Amino acid sequence: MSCASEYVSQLRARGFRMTSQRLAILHALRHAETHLSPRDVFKRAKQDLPGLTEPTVYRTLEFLAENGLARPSQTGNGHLMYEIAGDNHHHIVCRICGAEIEVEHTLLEHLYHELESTSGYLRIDSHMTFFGVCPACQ
Amino acid sequence: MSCASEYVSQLRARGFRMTSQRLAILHALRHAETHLSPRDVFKRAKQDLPGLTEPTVYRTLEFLAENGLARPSQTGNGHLMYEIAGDNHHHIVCRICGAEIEVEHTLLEHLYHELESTSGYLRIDSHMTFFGVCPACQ
DNA sequence: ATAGTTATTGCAAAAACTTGCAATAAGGAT
DNA sequence: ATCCTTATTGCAAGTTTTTGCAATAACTAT
Repeated sequence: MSCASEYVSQLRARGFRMTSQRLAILHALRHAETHLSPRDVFKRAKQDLPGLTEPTVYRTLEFLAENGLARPSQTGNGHLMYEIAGDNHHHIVCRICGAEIEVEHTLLEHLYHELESTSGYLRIDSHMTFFGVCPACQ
Repeated sequence: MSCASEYVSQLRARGFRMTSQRLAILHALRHAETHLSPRDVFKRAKQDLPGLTEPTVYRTLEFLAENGLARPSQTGNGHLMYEIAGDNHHHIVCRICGAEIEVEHTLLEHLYHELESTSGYLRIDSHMTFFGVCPACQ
């Protein structure tokens, strides 16, 4: 509850509205320790808000991502997962067991600058998920 | 046709079989200049092979990707697209107009090594799609 | 407080993707 | 050539994700 007001003002400032659905979904993301699938979000948020429907969850996650309140995260199977926006980091996922760790964004900053200068594209920035083999599985 | 034999032997060597479905799908990927969605692949390959079904396309694309004959490519909306495996490159897509260019893999090699040494994960390698704003849209 | 504007939701139906299992057919052995 | 084994496919049904539109409710202005 207490964390809600900052989200409210972020949306208001852009002419959007805060709704109970958005709050429930933000709450679900906020209290998850990892990223969640749309279905996970639906199940959790529905506990707070029984009337919630699935299309709303999909649309809201996309909306929150566009507005910087949630971070979409690519997974290997081509499905998006979401987590609450926070500090900028990326993931490495083990191809074999699925174990997952975070990577500081600073490690990628140099690459992004290089990409910008060689490609002419600007404002390159996205959440990346890399795949590898974790120490335990090696 | 002529390109088929090399694929056949790659599969045989691993105990897999070459089928008309796989050939049609490889053919569709090979003659596309860009990456294709599963549905695109289905539509194109079905012209060669009218009996082809959609589940087969999904399964085959995943299979080809696992075996290095096709390359899955993350897109912004969280859906996988596929292209024929060839030289190792990545993409930058314009957030605004969707224009897309390739990025040499060599640009990322340094990053991958750094990730491996700091994370302990090995064999990090995946096709990356970055998002930015292209020169025309800036 | 109340009314008006319009962003947002729910519903229902469609499209995209997945899964289990029986039938088929590719490739090796005879 | 023919048979056998089993990888692979098609079918049918399920689940997940998307879409259009009418109904709702959040915020603004009065």
